[in-house]
Amino acid sequence: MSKLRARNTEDKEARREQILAEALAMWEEVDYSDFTMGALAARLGLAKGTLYLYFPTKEELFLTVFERLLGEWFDLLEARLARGQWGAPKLARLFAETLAERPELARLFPLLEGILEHNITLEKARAYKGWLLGRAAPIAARLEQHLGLGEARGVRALAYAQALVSGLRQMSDHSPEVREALDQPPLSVLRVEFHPDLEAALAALFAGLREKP
Amino acid sequence: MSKLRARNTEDKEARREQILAEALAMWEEVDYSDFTMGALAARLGLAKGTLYLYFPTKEELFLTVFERLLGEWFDLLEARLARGQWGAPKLARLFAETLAERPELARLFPLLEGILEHNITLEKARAYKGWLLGRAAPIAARLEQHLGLGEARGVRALAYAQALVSGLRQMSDHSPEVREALDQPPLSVLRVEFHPDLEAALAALFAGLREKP
DNA sequence: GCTTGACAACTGACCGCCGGTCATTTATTA
DNA sequence: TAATAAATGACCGGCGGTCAGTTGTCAAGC
Repeated sequence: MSKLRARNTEDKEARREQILAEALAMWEEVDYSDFTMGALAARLGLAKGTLYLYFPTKEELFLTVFERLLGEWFDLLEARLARGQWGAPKLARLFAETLAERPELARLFPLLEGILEHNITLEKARAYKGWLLGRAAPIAARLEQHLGLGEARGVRALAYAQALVSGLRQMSDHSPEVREALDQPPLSVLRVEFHPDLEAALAALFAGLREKP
Repeated sequence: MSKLRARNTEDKEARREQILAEALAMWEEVDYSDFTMGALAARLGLAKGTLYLYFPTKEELFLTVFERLLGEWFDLLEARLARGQWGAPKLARLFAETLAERPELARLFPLLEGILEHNITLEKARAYKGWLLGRAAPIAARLEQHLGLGEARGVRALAYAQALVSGLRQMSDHSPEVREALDQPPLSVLRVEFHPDLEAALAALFAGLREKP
């Protein structure tokens, strides 16, 4: 039904998926400044107005793509955390490796920062945050378990899970083009490439979980 | 010479300072989406075109304001690091406290992220990064000294100093209005308010400096 | 001290383009 | 063929940025 007209609910859902897929592909190909709704519509062979039948704003479209990718990453983490035992150093490696398997996600993190600050409404920020906390909770529970924290520390573990998600934004610095053009390594120690410093920083953070109140 | 015409070099420099001061004041009062060059010009009683006689782009104006604030914070850090001895825990407290003394800086960090990603050219990114590394180097040297690292580890200490600067962006989540409207605490463990988790996270990071190669 | 001319600080109408809207068109089916 | 809703694209306000023209300023000439 690529060029056809969406007739029923299934068709509309398929078109929505088609838009999301093309948006992700486009984000990986062009700079954000070149990512316009008009250009996306052109790639899809649709009119710009059609996109707004499926997503109320550009930001909503972006957040939908982002939440899907992040959700898949959470699923991947949870699945691996459920098998076997993970000490602090291995946890650090796990986070780094699983993120390296999701380069598109890392690519979108800096964009999220800018979009949240520039265009989002309070209700949307609240909704996004609620979703994030809900998804992070199982990860936090696993951290409790693997790091040997008591249940009473659950709140603190959750706080650290939040911190991790937030910190992940740092793992990718800027767009690949910018990064390539810079002589020196990325600013952030937490970065996408599998680098010893990333493990060290994460391991230190995990180890910190076991310290003090 | 507020409303007068800039006649010589000193006048032009004064006008430039006037623009920078008003821009900073405006950034603290309005949302970024309401921060337009036209509105800034109106606040100054100037025409929009005049602003472009002093700053080639909006981003250049922002980066100038930002680099000044960040530079002052670096100066503050260096001055305090130069006096006495600082262990890892006290270093963490120092970073948190000095940043709390610069709330405008924390406010601008998330905006930086968005602007760097959206609008910057490669040359500008390179210049910004070069400036940042130059300013971070003395801090890194002090970290070496206080944490008892050998000179051979200098490169690694510099990397961590970079990581810290990058991580500082995380310390302020979103704009104050957004933050106030959210029921729950900020996402990031690294935040502006003086919170035990901030110290803990920084302390863990500093402690990590002394571990492993 | 006054006029004048030249220079440059300053202006604001204008441009292209963006995200977003909505009256109209058109494909589809009962 | 009539009814319905998906799709359209001309259109809007406002943005960052431009530039030919305007005007304040000062120094030179009388």
